[in-house]
Amino acid sequence: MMMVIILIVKRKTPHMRISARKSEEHRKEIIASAEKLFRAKGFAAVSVAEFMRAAGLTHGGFYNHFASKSELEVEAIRHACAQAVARVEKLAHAAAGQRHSAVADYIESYLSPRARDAATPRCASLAYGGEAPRAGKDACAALAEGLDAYVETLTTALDAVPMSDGATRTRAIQTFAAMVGGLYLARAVASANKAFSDEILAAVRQGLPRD
Amino acid sequence: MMMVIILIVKRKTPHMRISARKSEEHRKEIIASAEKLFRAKGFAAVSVAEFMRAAGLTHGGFYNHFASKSELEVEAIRHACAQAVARVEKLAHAAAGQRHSAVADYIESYLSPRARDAATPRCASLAYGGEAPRAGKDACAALAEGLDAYVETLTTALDAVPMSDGATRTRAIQTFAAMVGGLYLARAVASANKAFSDEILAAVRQGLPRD
DNA sequence: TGTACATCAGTGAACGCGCGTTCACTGATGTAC
DNA sequence: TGTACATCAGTGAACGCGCGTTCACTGATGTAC
Repeated sequence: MMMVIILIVKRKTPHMRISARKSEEHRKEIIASAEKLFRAKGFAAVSVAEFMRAAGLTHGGFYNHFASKSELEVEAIRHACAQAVARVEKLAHAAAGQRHSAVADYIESYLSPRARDAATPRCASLAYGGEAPRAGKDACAALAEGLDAYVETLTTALDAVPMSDGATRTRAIQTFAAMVGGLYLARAVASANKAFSDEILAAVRQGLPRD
Repeated sequence: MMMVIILIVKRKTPHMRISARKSEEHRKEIIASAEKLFRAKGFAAVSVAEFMRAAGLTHGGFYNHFASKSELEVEAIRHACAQAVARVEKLAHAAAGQRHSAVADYIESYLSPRARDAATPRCASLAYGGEAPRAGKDACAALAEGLDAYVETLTTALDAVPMSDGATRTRAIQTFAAMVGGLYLARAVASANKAFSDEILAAVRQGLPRD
């Protein structure tokens, strides 16, 4: 018996110069793809080849956009922080009548089993808080700036809640620290002891503004 | 002019079988040395050669004690958790009259600038919470067990505080989540914005039992 | 508007490096008699 | 208690592997005229 093996080699689009517009799109795609992977697995566990593949490119071209992987890491932190601030900004600008439940919903959703089970955490501070110090000064600076803007926005949002009287920046920090700590611990034990993880989420939720 | 270079080659102690007692000491030394390095830099950033050197040995002998680096990682988590539980146990067993200030001191110290500035964080949950999920199931199980024991002990300690009426396990979880989240965020921004980092520590301290 | 050519984003092979792990070797320890 | 020998913890060279980064090459784009 005879076996015939046919190999169909998929060829990449042939080499060619790309338009400036397309190139800029690629840069943004690299940041977005890498950022999501970094958030899920950490900087060290995502290779240049992996996030370039995710962006639909090959690894060699990376250095046309960034000087190094660690430069992209800083950019990724900035990108993630900007998204987080934008999310909370919506709460702060919500219609006055709906404000308080919007913030409470945000907190509830942050500490939900669904958020806990997500392979990729949404929160930039949670994802990069442990990574930034090891990634260098620029990464820390980017995170510090992002977190400060976030806290400022959250303060505004909390101040708008009629119920929580005198919600100051201090109160926003306390609230966010509890959220981050709660989700961090709940995620750490989730795969081994889901009941305990649920208990942590519920306990922290209970201690925060809920209406 | 003539230069004479003399190389003095420092020789390791010659190859020889080691006594069973000595070997067991080496095993413990490996765990202790590696754990401290892991806690400071994370699993991935510490090589087998590095922690074996810290333990006063060479890298090849590591596999006489452990099947793999990741097996040691699990052992390290167990070791760190046991130390943390022992620390809180002291608070729970403190003389009745001194209990409440002992717990408050513990929290204050946990959220102090000194703890924030330490290159190696003391808290096992803080150090390994982000690492365990990426290190595998066994690592998560070890951390989950350790954290559960820790929370249980902290509950006892908090219950003994006359001031905080009805301090339950839920209260202990809320307190610890705030501590972890606060220190995590404060450490993340410390190098870039110390004032902000101090503000975070102070805010979280203010929200927790203080006397 | 048309033509000639320099530019430069993307490709994928190749580089050097550090890692986790393996292995042949050593010789005091621990054991069998 | 003394003797003969197998065991096995420690050593350090070596292995294969994946990583970040470099580089020669391509050819459409963008520009100078």
